[in-house]
Amino acid sequence: MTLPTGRRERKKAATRQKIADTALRLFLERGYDAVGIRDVAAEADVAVTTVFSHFASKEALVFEQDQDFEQRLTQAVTRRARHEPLIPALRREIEALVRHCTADSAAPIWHMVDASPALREYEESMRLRHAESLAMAIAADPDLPQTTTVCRTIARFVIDAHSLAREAADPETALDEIFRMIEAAWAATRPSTDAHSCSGTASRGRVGDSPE
Amino acid sequence: MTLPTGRRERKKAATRQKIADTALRLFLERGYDAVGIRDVAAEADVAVTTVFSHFASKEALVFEQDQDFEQRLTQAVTRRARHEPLIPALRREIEALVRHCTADSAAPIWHMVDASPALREYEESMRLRHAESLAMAIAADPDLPQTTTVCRTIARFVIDAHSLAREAADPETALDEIFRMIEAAWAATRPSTDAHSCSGTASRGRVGDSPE
DNA sequence: CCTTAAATGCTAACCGTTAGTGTTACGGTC
DNA sequence: GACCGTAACACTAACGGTTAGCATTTAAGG
Repeated sequence: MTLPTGRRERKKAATRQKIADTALRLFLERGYDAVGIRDVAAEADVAVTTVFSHFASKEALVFEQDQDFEQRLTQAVTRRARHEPLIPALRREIEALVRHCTADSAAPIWHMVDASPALREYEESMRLRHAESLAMAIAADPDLPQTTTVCRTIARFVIDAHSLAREAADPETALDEIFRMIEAAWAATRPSTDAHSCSGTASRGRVGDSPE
Repeated sequence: MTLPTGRRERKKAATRQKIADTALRLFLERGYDAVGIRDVAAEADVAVTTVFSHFASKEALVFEQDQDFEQRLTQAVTRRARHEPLIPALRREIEALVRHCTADSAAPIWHMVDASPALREYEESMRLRHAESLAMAIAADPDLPQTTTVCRTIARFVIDAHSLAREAADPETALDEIFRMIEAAWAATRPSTDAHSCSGTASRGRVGDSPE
């Protein structure tokens, strides 16, 4: 059992962090497109191949902590309180993540992302991965006997919520609107929970008690 | 105004088509990654720069007709019958497009797409563009006085429906499930029209006070 | 016919990314 | 402590998508 504080691992983590910090600094200073991988490597005093041994691509340098994101989402499902409804738990997590993205300190980064097509594209593929992970987590919950399609659909909707709320002028209000829709979509998948159940072609489901 | 059948435009269109056909043939014969742009250019008997004057990227060679896709979606909104409900109109169009994608003749292409991360990523960015166009079309409809967020959300959901149904084992059933959810989400945005209101487990609309 | 501009060709390069090949330094073992 | 396996890193060179710069053809219109 190697202790988690081996010198090797510390050095590796330090190198990775130095690369990420240097890259982000240069990107913000000169612009993402104006900084090459060779620049980052030189400034961080490592070889180009070392950069790519820590990060799969240039874009990955910007989204350094996306694994945290993914894990927080799945844990919002797996570690929620017993019998706690799914959607509110997800909403809490998305709300926290949106707040994190829209914080003032993160603003320059997202401005850079929005300005670069390559970064936007990369973010898109990340979102797809996150949606798949989330769908797996939902499908694995024994309290939620849903089809694969429903799990994947709800997962996509939730990820969409994050993306749309982040870009909205008023993220809080946007989350309200979007999650009202997601609640309704989720409710439409379980026509038999309580006896009310207006099933059939389910044109219009019930409208949730509007808080206004 | 020059007539749309000038010799120049015909030749240009022919060149474009020859490049696209050659590229798709080579991709299917040897695999997407095994064929370089220089191969495509040589086989189509054009210069590399000519390829890029017709197509923005290598991936765009595969999704040659995505503009048709986008146009069909927006027209499903703008050209639908007077007072026809939005969602069923969109569902019809998505259903047709999914059928088109899952046809036997298109199977090898989508197999290639699913096998290539670059193509998948490109398809993702396409979907985002399509969703934005669709959101614009929905927002422009005077019969649908919705907020920007609601329009963008519904647009994303519909695009998600296409993506998920295309990948599902049974696309027809998947579309049924997903559009039942989308109908409910859409209905939840208009609480005042006419409420049949079969309310089940009352979802809480008011979250957002305590983030922790 | 002659001018103009669009379409295409050719060359060379840029940049992200990877393969191949060593070299170093840490970790576990004797 | 000496030893060995291996993870981390360096270096070079190259590949492949993409673009700039400039030359050349060819259709369009006066």
